[in-house]
Parts: sequence; structure tokens; C-alpha cells
Amino acid sequence: MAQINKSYEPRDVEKKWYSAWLAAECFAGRANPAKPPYSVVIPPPNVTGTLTMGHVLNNTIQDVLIRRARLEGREAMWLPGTDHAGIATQTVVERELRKEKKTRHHLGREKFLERVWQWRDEKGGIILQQLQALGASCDWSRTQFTMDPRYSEAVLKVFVDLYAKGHIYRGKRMVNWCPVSLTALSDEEVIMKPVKGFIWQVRYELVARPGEYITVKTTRPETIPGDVAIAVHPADPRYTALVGQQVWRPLNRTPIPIIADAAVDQAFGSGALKITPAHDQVDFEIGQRHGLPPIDVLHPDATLNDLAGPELAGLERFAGRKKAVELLREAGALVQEEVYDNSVGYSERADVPIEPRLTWQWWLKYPRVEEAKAAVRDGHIQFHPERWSKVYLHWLDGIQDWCISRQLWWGHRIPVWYRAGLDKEKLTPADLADPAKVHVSLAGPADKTDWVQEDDVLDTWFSSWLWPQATLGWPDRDAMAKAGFDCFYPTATLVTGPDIIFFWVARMIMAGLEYTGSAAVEGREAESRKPEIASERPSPSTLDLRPSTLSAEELRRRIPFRHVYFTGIIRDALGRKMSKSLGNSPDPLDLIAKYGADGLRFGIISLAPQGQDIRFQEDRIESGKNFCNKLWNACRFRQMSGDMADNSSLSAIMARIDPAKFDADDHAILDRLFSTTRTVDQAFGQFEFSAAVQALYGFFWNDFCDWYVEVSKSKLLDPATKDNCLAIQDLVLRQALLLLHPFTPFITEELWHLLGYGADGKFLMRDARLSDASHLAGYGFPVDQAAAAQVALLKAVVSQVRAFKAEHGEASSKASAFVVEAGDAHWAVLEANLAKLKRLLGAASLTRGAMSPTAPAIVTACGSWNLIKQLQGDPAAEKARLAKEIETITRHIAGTAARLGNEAFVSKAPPAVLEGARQQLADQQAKKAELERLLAALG
RNA sequence: GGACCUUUAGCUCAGUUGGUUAGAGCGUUUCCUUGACAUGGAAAAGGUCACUGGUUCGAGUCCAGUAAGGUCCA
Repeated sequence: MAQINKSYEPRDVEKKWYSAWLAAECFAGRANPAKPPYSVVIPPPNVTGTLTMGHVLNNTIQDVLIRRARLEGREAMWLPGTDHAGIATQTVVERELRKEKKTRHHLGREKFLERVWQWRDEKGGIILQQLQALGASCDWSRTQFTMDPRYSEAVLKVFVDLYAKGHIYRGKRMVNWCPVSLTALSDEEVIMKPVKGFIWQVRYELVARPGEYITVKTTRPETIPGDVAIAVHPADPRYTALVGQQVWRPLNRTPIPIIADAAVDQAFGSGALKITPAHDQVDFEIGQRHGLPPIDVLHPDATLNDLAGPELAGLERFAGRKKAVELLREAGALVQEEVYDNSVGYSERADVPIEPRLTWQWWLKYPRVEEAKAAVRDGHIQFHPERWSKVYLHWLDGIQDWCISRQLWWGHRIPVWYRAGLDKEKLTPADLADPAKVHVSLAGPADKTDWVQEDDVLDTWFSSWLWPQATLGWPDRDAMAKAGFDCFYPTATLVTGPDIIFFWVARMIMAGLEYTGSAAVEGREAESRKPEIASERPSPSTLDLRPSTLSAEELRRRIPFRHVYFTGIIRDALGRKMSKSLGNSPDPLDLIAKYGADGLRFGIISLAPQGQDIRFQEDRIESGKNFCNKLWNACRFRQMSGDMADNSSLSAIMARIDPAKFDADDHAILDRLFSTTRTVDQAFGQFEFSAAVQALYGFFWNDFCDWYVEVSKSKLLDPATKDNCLAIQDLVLRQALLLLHPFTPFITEELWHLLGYGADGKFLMRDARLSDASHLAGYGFPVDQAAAAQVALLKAVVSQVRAFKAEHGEASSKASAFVVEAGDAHWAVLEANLAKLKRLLGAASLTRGAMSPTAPAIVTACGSWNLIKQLQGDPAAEKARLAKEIETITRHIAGTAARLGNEAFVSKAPPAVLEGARQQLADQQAKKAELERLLAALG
């Protein structure tokens, strides 16, 4: 057996085992009727992404779950992959092109896409390699990409199907337009930010009554040329007389009407509102009601166009705003300029203010909204922490149609074809429903020359919402059988951040409910034989969304996952989000190099309690590393302590243990092993990973290393106890390695083999099985609670006496002499543990005898102790010390006595509590009496 | 404006259904290189559990309110 080095060096160990695991296909999850399945799909990182601390936390938790499931004997399968990330990826490649002084338009769509694929093949998916460094035990043979041909087909099939069912429609509506990326964004991709700006009061002169004005407030004077009306509330007495009149629009001077509309807020500003239908959602709706056509004064890149008038045309929008203010001032239309705190929507990706813009887009009316609520409300899907379900349900209550088209090239091109020669901008609802004009199918029209395909691609989330089922082969029956769909769907747990609860979690649930379950798949097959497009499609406004028809059983079969664990967000030490621009995010690979993957994993889990954001502290990662070193050295101690015996199985080790030879410490450590096993079991059940890690840390470091290993040192010298002690160490180390393995996979695998728990070709991670507490107890060891209590007593005494020594200036290692005055029972306990105690206390002698009045003394739970020093103690100081202790104990006695003197407490408190208090009082009084005796003896 | 979260030691956080003198890690101070580990050991100092009321024999824990900070939605 190889000798264990003095300190743990992670680098080589990690490399060695990861390749060994890969070579032995330890990560493979295969449908296996003999084992209960446990599956997890990775939240696919952007293909452009690199590993962040957020990924570290998220993927460590997934790996912990998967590795624990393996040890519990489940068929564990963790499915990895990446997301094509439309805008992000396209932006990366366009940036490369810019260095060559080119744009994607120079290349054309086809060449550009070739270029993107080339980029993907060369540089995409680095993050998956990085996950390997972290130890992620994904089944890499299943790696998926949302643009893979089979996956893409699933995406497009869903589009065609939802179109056929009337859930998808094309409409010219107000969207969030990103003037940098030149594409529509969904509401979820817009970040509201507070912005300090101005609001301007502008007056519009009445055409019929020169010199009289109506005043409005606006933050966007550059859009005034797009004004088509001034609106007031119909019940506003200030303006009733003016409704129907005309005013002069002050820029691009034209008469526009004053109209009345109930949507106007009378309390805002003057109560009059300028109506610019092309640039504001509310204005658009008001314009629609009054038959006022919008005037769009902006180009797609948000520069002002000719409709803005000659002075403004060509200006960038913020320059245009300044210019518009100048023009208004010159024209005498500007009444006032005020500082104003506004809330402005920013494009998440490009970080510029979005423009509300009227464009033709494809929209989805969500399927299965009611069922999606029921699935969570009725507990078929459980959120951890539970409170997120409220956020989820609230979003579903106010759900808006999803803008699924994007004006990008990289993505799933929408499978819609328009008859050549049609003006796409001018299609009526009737045209859109006419198969002779618009064709929707997977294969496309038979005669492609006569048709033109839609330019737009689908929102990336329209592919990732199918992730749990499409990665398992859906909807292709052969692929599903091969991937083990029936075994692994629904997946067990989704681990993700609450920031994508709407983007992704909710949508996956709806997609799962719509498209999985045996009935749904059968149904689809029947449907696909029908013509793709119904001749009479319901118009979107009258679409009859099907009521909830899924039984509870069907819901359980269709949901994509049973549990959703929401991680916290990793923040820096100041509580700020980690971001590239702030540069406050450490590189996880640096941390792995510095602390080891296991140290990083252990550290990140230990500082991530359920449901809270996490302030990152590198010192916690360092203590993860230190823990690994402690584990390492405890095993090293075992190896140095005696020859290795049969460790090949749990029962082999158990057979080496003879309970008849147990002393109190043996009982106590086994008691703690069992209770820690239970604690960890429970923590997993409640998704409390940091609690599990803390329990293991405390058990291993404090109970095992600080106490049991120390007492072992004298037990190992005695041939009568040596073998038993080694066997108990072997048992504790084995179980500790098993319990720790999900958190620290590399070091535990290494030690597993170094200590002979696993044979060659067998792996802790794959072949070992975790025994729960009741299974361990099944070996019939009588864990003696009285013995465990005795150890607790000894620990308290040892700690007290050590402090006593330190207080009197004796180093813990100094061989001191103690005289103890104790009753027979207490002395019996001390005597039985004499060798251990002398070692733990650094005592040259520990004898029973009468107290000396001059030597320093202390009252412990096991009698009174003298510390015999070469020089005599200082009686005055000793007196003062004892007096202070008496004062403290007297205070405690008063408190306890007061509680017991309370009639209500005595009559109402439970007997155990009452008895505890009485015992406490007795102990306190005894201690006080002893202290007083010592004080009196000093004279 | 609505909803949720947080407030406990110098810092970051635990504290499960209310029950002895409120815990951990890091940091600080003192001592110790003894044969697993200085990535270590032994000890010490450090808390009015944000605030105000209430329920209770008993509140860090339950209830109501206030304040501060944060997140999401509109």
C-alpha cells in the first residue's frame, strides 16, 4: 500500500481520478429497471460562457445530488450541454468580424452562420471542460447543444404544432426594441433602471385661439414630431371645453386634435398627455381607439428619421433630445425644465435604453397556464425554498403573450414561408391564415422557388424551454428509447437561480405539460398526419385556451422535474453582484489551483445556506482546503498507527470490532457517527447542503480528530485495546469518506483506495454504497448513552483544566502535576481514563489526595483540582479569583432559584424541563459550597 | 404602489416544533513546533439577538407594528 504523504496535494490526485472515472465510464447513466432513477439536467450555460462562481455553486450542488444518489444505489444520470445563446453568440462573432472591418452583412447569412459554427467548434463550450476541473460527474456521452440537428427539429416541430393549434400568431405590436442588437426583446430581457434626467413642460398652442395653450409634460421631446394628438381625461373639468379642438404640434408644426380618453391620468402633470403611438405602449392603445395612425420618427438604430423633420433627422436619439429642447425653447413652446427621476428599461445584453417600437413579430399564447399553476400549487413540483412558488404563481396570473421572434441570424430560423412577391409588412389576418400565402411546416413548401422563408429566428428560450424532454430524445420515439426517456423523465431536481424563474423554469413546466406524458406523444403522432395548418385558424383574440383537463396523475407524469432548488446569488464581500465589468469575480480555475477542487466545493457549499444570497469569502474556501488536509492527515495517522487489516467491506470491518472491549470513548464516537449520519440524511432530504457540510466538519474535526484520535494514542499503546481501536477508526473513516464524497469527490476517492476500502478497478464514486444510520445500527452495536454522557463529562473537565493551566501560565504541553479531591464515583471515572487524561492534559502526575490550601485550585464537575507548581501560588490572587467565581455562581443560582420559585413555572413546565432545572440548581449549589470551602482554606 | 427577503460576536453566517449560561468559521490576543496535521494544537477575549409592544411559566425563535438594507413585480 502506498504511503500517505505529509500533506494533501490536490492537483495530481484530481487529474488521476477524473481520467480514471472517465475511462471506466463511471458517469454513464443508463436506463436500468433494477434501480430507482435519479436524473438531473444541467441548466445549459451559454456556449460563449466561461465558468463563474455562480456556475461553481450551481454545478457543485448538482454534482453533490448526483453523487449522493449514486451512493444510495440509484441509477444516476446528469445530462450536460450548452445553449446557443442567440444574441450573445452572434455578438461575439460580429465583434471578431469588426476586427476584420467587416459586418455580418458583408458575409451574408449563410457565410456568417458558417463562421458562427466555426467559432462554436473552436471556442464554444469551454465551460464544459471547466466543469470537469470542478469534478462534475456529467454523463458526457449525452452532451447536447440547442442547435444540434435533432434538437433543432424538436424546436421547430413545437413551433409548427403550436401554430397549428392556434397558439402562435404574427402581429404588429409594441415590442422592446434594442437599437444596438437591432432585435426585439422579451419583457424579461429588459432591466428597469432608475435614471436621473429631466422632464420638460411643453405648451401646444390652440389653433382656433392663438395665445392660448395646453401644456403637457414629457421626458422625450424628440418624439414630438411623432405626436398625433393631445389626450385628456373625459371627466376632467379643466379640459372638457377643449376636446375636439386642434392644437399646433410645436415641432414639425402641424395641427393635431385634442381627444378624450379614460386612460389619461388626471393627476400627472397638467392632466394632458401627448400621444405618440409609435413610441409608447399606452399611447399606441389610445391611438388605436381613436383611429390615429402612428408616426414612427426613429430608424431601427434609434436615430431620428425624416419624419422627425429636417432639423432632427439623422441625429442620434439623445442628441436629438437636446436639439428638440433647443428648438422648443426657440419656438417659445418650452415652459419649464425640471430634474426628474425616471425609470428606464435597458437591454439586458447591450445595456442601452430600449425603444418601445412597433414591429411585426411572432407571438406565443402560452399553453397549459392553469395546469402549470396547479402543478406547483398542488405540490407535484416542489420549490426550495418554498417561497419562490409565490413569485412563480404571481407571474403566471399576469402572464403576457411571449414575443418569440428575434431579428437575428444565429438561432432556429422560423419555419414559415411567405409566397414570393407578398409585402410582409402589409399582411392582413386573413392573408396570414391563407395557406396559399403563408406556409408553416417543418419541411417547407414543396416548391421553394415560389416562396421566401421568414428571416427571423426564435428566441433562445424557445429552444431551452424544451430542454428536459428534448435532451432525452423527445419527440423522436427511437431517440427517446435510446436515451431512456421513460426512465429519466420527469427529472428529479432542477438546480437553478431564481433570476430565471420566468425565463426558464415556468416555461419548461408549461412545455413539459403540453408535450410529454404518453398520451401527449401519441396525440402528436396522430396530429402530424393531419395537414399542418387548419384552414380556419382562430384569430388570436378569440383563441379558446383549453381549460385544465389534466388529472393529478397526468400532471405528475408530465412535469419536467419534481423539485426545483433555487440557489442564492453569489456576491462579493461588499454585497455587490459579481460581474465582469466590476472585475470583482475571482476566476474559479485560479481558486481550484490554489485550494483544490474539493476545497473550493467544500467551501462554497459551506457558505451557501438555502435561500440566501451568498457573500463570497475566500477564507471559507481556504478552510475547505484545510479540511481536506485534516481529512488527509487523519487517514495518514491511521496508516501510521498499525497494520491495515481487512477493510474490503463494511461487514468485514464490523467483524473486526468487538463491542465487549468498548470503553466510553468507543461508544461515544460510534454514537456521534450514527447521529451525524442521520443529520446528513435529514439535511439531504431538506436540501440543506451547508447544514450537511457543517455537521460533517464538526464531527470529523472535533469529535473524531480532536478527541477520538487523541484518546486513541494511549489506547493504541495497549495491546488489549489496539486492534479494536484501529477497527473503529477504519469504520469511522470509511463512513466519513462515504458521507463526504459528494462534496469532496477527489480526495475521498484517493483515500478510499489508500486505506484499502476499494479494490482495483472499483470506485468509491460508482461501486460503493452508503449505509444509512439504521443500517449501521443493524450491526447490533449497543451504543451506550451513559458512556457517551461520561465522555461529555470528561471533555468538559479536560477543557476546564486546560484553561486552568493556561491561566496559571503553564503551556498545554507542560508536564504538570495535579492533585484531585473527588468523591468515589468521580474518582472512579478519572481513574478509568487516567492514561488518556494525562496525555490530554499534559499531566506528569494525576493523583488523588487532599487539597492544598496554597496551590491554585479549581472546582470541576469531577471534583476539585490542585495544580502543584514549583513556586507557590499567590494567595491573594487566588482568593480574588475564587471570590469572583463565587460571585458568578451565586448569580446563576439566583436565576435558577427564581425560576424554580415561580409557582407558574413549576406547575406548567414539562417535567423534563423542571427536573433539568432542579438538577442544575443542585450542581450549582454544590459547586458554590466547594468554592467557599477552598476560599476558607486559604485563610 | 404591491410582494418577498434580511437585521444574532470585529467580519460572514448557523440557530429545526418556544425550554439550562445563544453557536460556527474567519479575524484578534496568549501559549505550544509533543511522532497525523503549523493547511496544526491548547486556551482567552468578544453578543441588550435592529427597535417597540403583545402572547406565554418561559421568546433570538410565535404575533402585531416601526426602522434600516436588499430583491422581484407593476
